[in-house]
Amino acid sequence: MDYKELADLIFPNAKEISYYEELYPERNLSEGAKVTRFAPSPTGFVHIGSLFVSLIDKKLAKQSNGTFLLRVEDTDQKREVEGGVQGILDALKDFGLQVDEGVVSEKEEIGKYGPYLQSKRKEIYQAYAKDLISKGLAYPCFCTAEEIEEKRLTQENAKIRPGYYGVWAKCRNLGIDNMVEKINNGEKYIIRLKSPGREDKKIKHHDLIRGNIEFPENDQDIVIIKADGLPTYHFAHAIDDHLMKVTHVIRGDEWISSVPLHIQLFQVLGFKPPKYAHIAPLMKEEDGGKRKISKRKDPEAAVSYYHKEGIPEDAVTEYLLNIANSNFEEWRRANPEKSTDEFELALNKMGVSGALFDIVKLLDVSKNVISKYSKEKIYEDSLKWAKAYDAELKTVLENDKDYAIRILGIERGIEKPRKDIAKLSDIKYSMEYMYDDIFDKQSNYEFQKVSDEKEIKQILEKYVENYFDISDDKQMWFDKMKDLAEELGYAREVKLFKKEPEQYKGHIGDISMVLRVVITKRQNTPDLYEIMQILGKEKVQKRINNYLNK
RNA sequence: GGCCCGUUGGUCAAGCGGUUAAGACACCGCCCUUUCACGGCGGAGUCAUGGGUUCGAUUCCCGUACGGGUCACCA
Repeated sequence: MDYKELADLIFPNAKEISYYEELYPERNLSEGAKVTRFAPSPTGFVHIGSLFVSLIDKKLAKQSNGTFLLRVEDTDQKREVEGGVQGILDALKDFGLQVDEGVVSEKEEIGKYGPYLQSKRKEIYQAYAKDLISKGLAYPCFCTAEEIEEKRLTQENAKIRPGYYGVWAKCRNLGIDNMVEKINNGEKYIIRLKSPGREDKKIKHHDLIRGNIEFPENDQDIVIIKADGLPTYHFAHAIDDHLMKVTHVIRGDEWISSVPLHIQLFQVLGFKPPKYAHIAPLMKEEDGGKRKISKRKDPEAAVSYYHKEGIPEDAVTEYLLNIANSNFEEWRRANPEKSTDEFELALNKMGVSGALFDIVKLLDVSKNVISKYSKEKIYEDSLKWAKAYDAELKTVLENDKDYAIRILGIERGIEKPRKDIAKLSDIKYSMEYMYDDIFDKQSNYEFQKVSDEKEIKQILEKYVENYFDISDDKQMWFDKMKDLAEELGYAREVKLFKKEPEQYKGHIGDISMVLRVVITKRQNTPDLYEIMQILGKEKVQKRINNYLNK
């Protein structure tokens, strides 16, 4: 018997590989166009690191007029979770990372290089595995899990490199007849690559991010087809990225040590290898040290966390871009209004060691992003967020849309907008005192410098009696505040007070603070004039009376 | 442990043979301001370590320490 017959015995129904080579022709793309792919496995929530990688995939494809595709790597049925694919789709959609090709919903896909669900590509992998077997480049292995484990222990005890290679690759030299016999006897087996590599030889690899790296060649006879007939990651990666004509493989740097294997696989299969870019992981600080953000321990590892917190997706995107290329910040300052789509991302500007994911900085980015929103946009976004996470806020926003928009519009849309909202979940706090039912329930007034009740009441009485007129424009209102201050023995300008503090009881700021606290029960609020305008005459009057009569 | 990779202020980082070692976040101070915020100005704070190479090393080489990744029929 020869290899050809062995291959036929193992995969009797597999097609010739020429069939697939013809089925998937070269892409007709312009010079320099990059084909990238996001290839997650649906094993749980989408990790912020995966999002980071796919953001880079998307940008690279887009800025080169290439193609960004989504391939789902569902070859491990044991780890697969329900709704995993939908979660991936939702994350991409939320972050505006539409794919040009690949899986687009739980049931549909678009593009000519599919299927894009690895579980549906079983016959393709098997065809290539069969081809390898028929050429003597792969072979069935009958070792049991226990045998392998035992081998590993032996190797460890003897302090030699563990693995299935060289003399340890027992089934490699079984002989075709023995293999056939075992198969005919119904013994279970998997398919291994017959690695042509030698550990004492080096392979050079040029990584788009990490530069030149040298590794020992791979000499492990790794598994390519598992007992369930599905391929391992490595084998699927080589076949899929070849057949889908992926030019640039962007992935987390936990893969970098597999590069020798992958390049070998491409060579054995007769494929041209893609270019690789290995991205450093996002880290988190813990006890003064750094560690990779962990799915299990860190809520912020899940992209859904940002959604829940109300941190806008575009803020997360900006922050991630900033980690990717630190010149992004400079670009943003020079182009405050441009879409991040216009930022040109460069792989060689990416850092090689893991960056700490800094929530404080993210929030700062988020403040800036939100400060540029129009009042209508922030209303819509807040409402959308509230519908999902805050029923009370939702009611408030919906009850009187115009009123809410006016509140959200305070000091917004101007050259130097307020930057006190970092996430949509801050909205409630920032507007609730504008609503009587909530205001009335709020706790006591906390004054600053002027806290004597008699004095406060006098200020209020004078204000209502001589100065309060809701139809005043801002300048008039302010001038009247100054007059009021003067009348009561306070300086009408802070400067005057600073010059001769002993001459006055205080200054205009102290008077304003009294009014602010009485009207809002807050010491920190945006522009008081605007607040009063939005509340209107009755409410302002009522709030003042509330205090006077309490 | 083997193999890869890395280490610039608290954090993200630019620089990569000669620089007062950029910038951003955070922090502190001052100014502006009716408060807060914004904005403006200023401050403190860094090249892991030991050896080389060199007229000169943050930048190049070697060692050490520390950190990360990886060594599955998981991706």
